[in-house]
Amino acid sequence: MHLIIAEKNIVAERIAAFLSGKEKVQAVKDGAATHYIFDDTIVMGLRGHVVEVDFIDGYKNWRSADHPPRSLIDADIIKIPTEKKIVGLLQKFSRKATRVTIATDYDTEGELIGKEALELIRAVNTKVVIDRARFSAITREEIIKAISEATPLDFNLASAGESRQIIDLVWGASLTRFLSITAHRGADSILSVGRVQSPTLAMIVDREREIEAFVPTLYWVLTLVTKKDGAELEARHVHGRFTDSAEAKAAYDATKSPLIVTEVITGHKIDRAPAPLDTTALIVGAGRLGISASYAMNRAEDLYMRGFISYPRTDNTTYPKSLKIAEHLKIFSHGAFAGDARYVKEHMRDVPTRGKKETTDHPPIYPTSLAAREDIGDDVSWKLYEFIVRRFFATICIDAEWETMKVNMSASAEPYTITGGRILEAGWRGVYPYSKAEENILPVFTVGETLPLLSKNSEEKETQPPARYTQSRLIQRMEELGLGTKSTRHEVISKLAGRKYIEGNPMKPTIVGRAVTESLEHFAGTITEPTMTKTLEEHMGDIAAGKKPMEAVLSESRKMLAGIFDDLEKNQDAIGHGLMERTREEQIIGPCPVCGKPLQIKRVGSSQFIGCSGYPDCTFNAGLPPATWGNAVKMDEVCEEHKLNHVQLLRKGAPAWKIGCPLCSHIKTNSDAFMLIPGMTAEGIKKLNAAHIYTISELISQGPVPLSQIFGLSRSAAEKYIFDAQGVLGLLKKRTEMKKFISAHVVPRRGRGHSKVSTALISMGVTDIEALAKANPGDLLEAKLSEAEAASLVTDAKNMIDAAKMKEYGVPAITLKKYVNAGLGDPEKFIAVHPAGVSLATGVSVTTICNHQKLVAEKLCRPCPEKISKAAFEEGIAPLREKAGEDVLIPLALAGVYRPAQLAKADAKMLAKVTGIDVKQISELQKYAKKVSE
DNA sequence: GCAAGGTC
Repeated sequence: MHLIIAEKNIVAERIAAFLSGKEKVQAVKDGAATHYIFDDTIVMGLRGHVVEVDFIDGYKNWRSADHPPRSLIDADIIKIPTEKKIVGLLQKFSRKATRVTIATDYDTEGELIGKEALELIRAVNTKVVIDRARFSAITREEIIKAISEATPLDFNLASAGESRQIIDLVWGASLTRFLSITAHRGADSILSVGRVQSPTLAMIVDREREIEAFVPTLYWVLTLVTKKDGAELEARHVHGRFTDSAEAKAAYDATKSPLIVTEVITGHKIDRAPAPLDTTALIVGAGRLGISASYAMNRAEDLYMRGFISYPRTDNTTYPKSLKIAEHLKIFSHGAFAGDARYVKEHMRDVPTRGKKETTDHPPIYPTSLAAREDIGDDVSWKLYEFIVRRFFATICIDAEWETMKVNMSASAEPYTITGGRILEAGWRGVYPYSKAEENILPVFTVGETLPLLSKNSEEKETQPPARYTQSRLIQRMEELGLGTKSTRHEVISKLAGRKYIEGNPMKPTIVGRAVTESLEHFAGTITEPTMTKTLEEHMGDIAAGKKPMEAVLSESRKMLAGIFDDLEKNQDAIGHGLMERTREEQIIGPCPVCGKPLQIKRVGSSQFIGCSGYPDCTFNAGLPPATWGNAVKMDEVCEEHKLNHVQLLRKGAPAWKIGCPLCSHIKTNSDAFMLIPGMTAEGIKKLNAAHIYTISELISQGPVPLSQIFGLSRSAAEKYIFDAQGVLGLLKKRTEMKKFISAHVVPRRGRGHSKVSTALISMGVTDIEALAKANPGDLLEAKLSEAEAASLVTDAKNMIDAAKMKEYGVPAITLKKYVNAGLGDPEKFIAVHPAGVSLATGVSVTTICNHQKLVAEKLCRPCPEKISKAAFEEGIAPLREKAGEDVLIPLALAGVYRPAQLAKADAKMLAKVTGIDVKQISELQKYAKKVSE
């Protein structure tokens, strides 16, 4: 059997289709892995790397004394399967195979993935022939040729990849552990370090430093307005920016009539069509469409999987020869782009454009099939697809051509100029609206003609600091510097954001991000420089070419890292203090309104709040929504009034919740509560806030004397305030309880969250659970509840109130549960029934029940129900049990009938009515009871 | 709990 291994499932599927010819391919789906069978061949796809490098056992614990971060430098490394199912399948087929062909992507990483597969195969089959097929396009001809001309695996090339894996792991893991431990950070706040992420972060930090160090300077731009053929035109002074104000002033003053045309130059300009799309260009284009890098890649992956575009992870900007352009264009001759395709056909260039790079693994990104708007689904995917289609069109269209015009003139002696342009041939611009170039058609001027000088202007401007990086600009820069790959660049940005090293778009570093970069620059500069990647790539080239063994490169790298650790360990205390000091700043938001010491964002478990660093001497604090709504993070904006930084809550996948100034928000939330106190005014709240009383509980704990001073009131008036405030506090507690109750009992739906329901109920006057229990379900429909929901909500509320009352009266929780289960949770109902029945229904002894009924009756000021002894109950019920089941005995006993004699004497009709039991059945039972009682 | 690189 011939086993063929591809890097991914989709390639396996296509290889099978090409090789099978007319033979039918059987696709076998086995959970995570699919394989394809025809003749005596099996084609299976891997999932990229199916194994991962890691340290041998014993290095798991970061804080182990035996294995400190430094020891990772020389720790043994093993490969661990990460895709167990695929590895299992691969080894199962390998045992039976007579030939294995590795057909992974044609690049270094593909060779390494191939070697990983080879090692897995060799572990179970030492003899089978293993060869390697190399193809640069997934077409029938290429694939068939590559398989028939398969060569041995290139172990040197695979080793080059392996050295990268090991160096990245060793440097990344050891430095990450060192820094995190040194700064006392753990769990979700580790400080990560890596060959790609650290230089990328350093670029963002550098840019921020440039912005901070930037000193704006003034400059002046001179323009004048003239008129020709009825149209006003603006001309610029040819000097451009004047940096000297005196010079600008002199030129301005010298700008006078007559204004005479001195020169008219017309030219011709070629406006080249863009190159084919690679991943970076796709991300840049998506960025212009307002799509983030990660989301663009996510949608592109989806378009690829559905067959609309070619593989989206590529560095290639040259179409393969196998792509027949004219043929391919025909795909679009109908559908949404039919008109554009016709235009392209009429404006086609001989050979498509090509970019700087030509690689062997994948073609540039181009549309592989026609899709209609409704095939695609979401708007973003469609925008992206349209962009890819139009870019493809642009790359096969002729260049655009412009006629350029330049009119030089002289105002007295000052030289001015007007430039314009006219499209002679639109070419690719006719189908590619993403980079606009405006035409500016000028009237015809002649040399020597005099123009009117309508006005002149000297505009004062300021030089601007460099701009922060946008995602796409950063990805372009990373590509220029060789950082990361087409598949990973956008992920690096997400990683930096996830570590809270950077924030916002355009991106800026956080204090932590800056502190980490600065520590690394100081003590482990190598890892913050793109040069590390450059050097690594050179070494990888040497290994691939067989000029250097992998071991030599690894030991050199390890030696270098050990040198860095010498430095790091010597300065460990200083690094730790520095990092902790700096990262503490991230939490400080300004002065405490009470004592002036720094206020901090604090977190205990999932609850977070603003607290004073002077605690416990100063107890000022202001609550924030719990961390489930997002982590509280300091912002740059500062509140004018309180001099506190604004705060926002950040949660993955959700827009930021901007709290604003936490003190303003604290005051606002609590003023609603203050206003519930009778007689309270906005003026009164201001007085309270001025005395640093922000909440009702703070008011209550004031004591009447200080409060009377604050308000300028008598002591007794202040006492009344406190009393009323206590009432409001109780009310608010009940409100909170009800909100909790609602969120536990109402299923949230679109447009109807828990808080919406609660707010609606409160505005209807249903402010606590007790009110809810007494409410008429029909009245609750306004709160967006269905009839069934309203009814069950009221029942639940009533049950809860009942249970709370019974508990308060002294019924223990376990027994109470039994009463509730029997439907006797309502105190009124509980004392209205006979203990014998309760006992039968719940299994609780009659004595206990009598005690409980007495407790409840006393609290409700009702007469106590009949008390019976256990013996009397047992004696009475025993004979009846012979003849009747529980379904009959319980209702009878609840009505007080539990002895034969009693039953015999009772009025059958009445009893039937009270218990709901059939009269005939009662009469039957009575006959028996008579007999027994005689 | 760590990197970067594949792929879903």
